[in-house]
Amino acid sequence: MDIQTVYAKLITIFEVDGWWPAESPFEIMIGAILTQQTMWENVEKTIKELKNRGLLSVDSLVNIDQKELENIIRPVGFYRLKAKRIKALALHLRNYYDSNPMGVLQKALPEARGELMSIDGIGKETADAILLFAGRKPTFVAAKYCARVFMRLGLVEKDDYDYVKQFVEERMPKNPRVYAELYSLLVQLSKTYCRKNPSCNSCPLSDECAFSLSGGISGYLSQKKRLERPL
DNA sequence: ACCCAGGTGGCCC
DNA sequence: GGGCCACATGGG
Repeated sequence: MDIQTVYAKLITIFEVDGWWPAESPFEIMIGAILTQQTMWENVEKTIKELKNRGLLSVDSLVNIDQKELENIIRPVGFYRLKAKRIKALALHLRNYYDSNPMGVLQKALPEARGELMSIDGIGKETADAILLFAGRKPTFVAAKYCARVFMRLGLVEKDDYDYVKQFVEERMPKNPRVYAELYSLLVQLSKTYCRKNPSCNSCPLSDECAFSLSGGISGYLSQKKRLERPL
């Protein structure tokens, strides 16, 4: 099964919610940092709280006391780290773009990506999420979810960010809407069926999935056990 | 009680 | 350059 088939099948199964739910590009940037290694549902509440306190702007985040910011975002976990990262982003936007969040997004893709990644706490995935969802630029977000699905399907051989990203970008139209939809679909598949502990028996892709066909999670575990048993 | 979550940077060899 | 670790709260 190729990636276009996966995309076509998933579209018939899930609603495509498409773009990142946010009122502004800057909200997406903050959300992208807050959601690192964290469930989106927990991020939503924190975003709402930031909004209620009028903190969803570059300048208010530059000016807020770091400890106070830590307390507000505590529910998302890694809160000291993330407060520092939000500060770094806000500071960058104020210093280089007169506090206009769109500044970096108006640059060409490779340059904007490199610049975002130079900010402390923004790595490949967060940069790509910001560029795709806030900047609507054609860069695929190769989240762990996506890598896991492609690995299990047998489409890719390495669970490596750059490798998976390139795999997708070489095979799908270089269109931000397509990348965003595919991403959204893969996230939904991952949450519903292709979890760490997957439900292959009810998964709509199981009949063509290498992992499921080799016995799913139970097959995987027994295989692992056999390999670990001393001779 | 335990395991996991839409990563990143630092340190080690 | 790859493998391991800290970072942390909240939900299943």
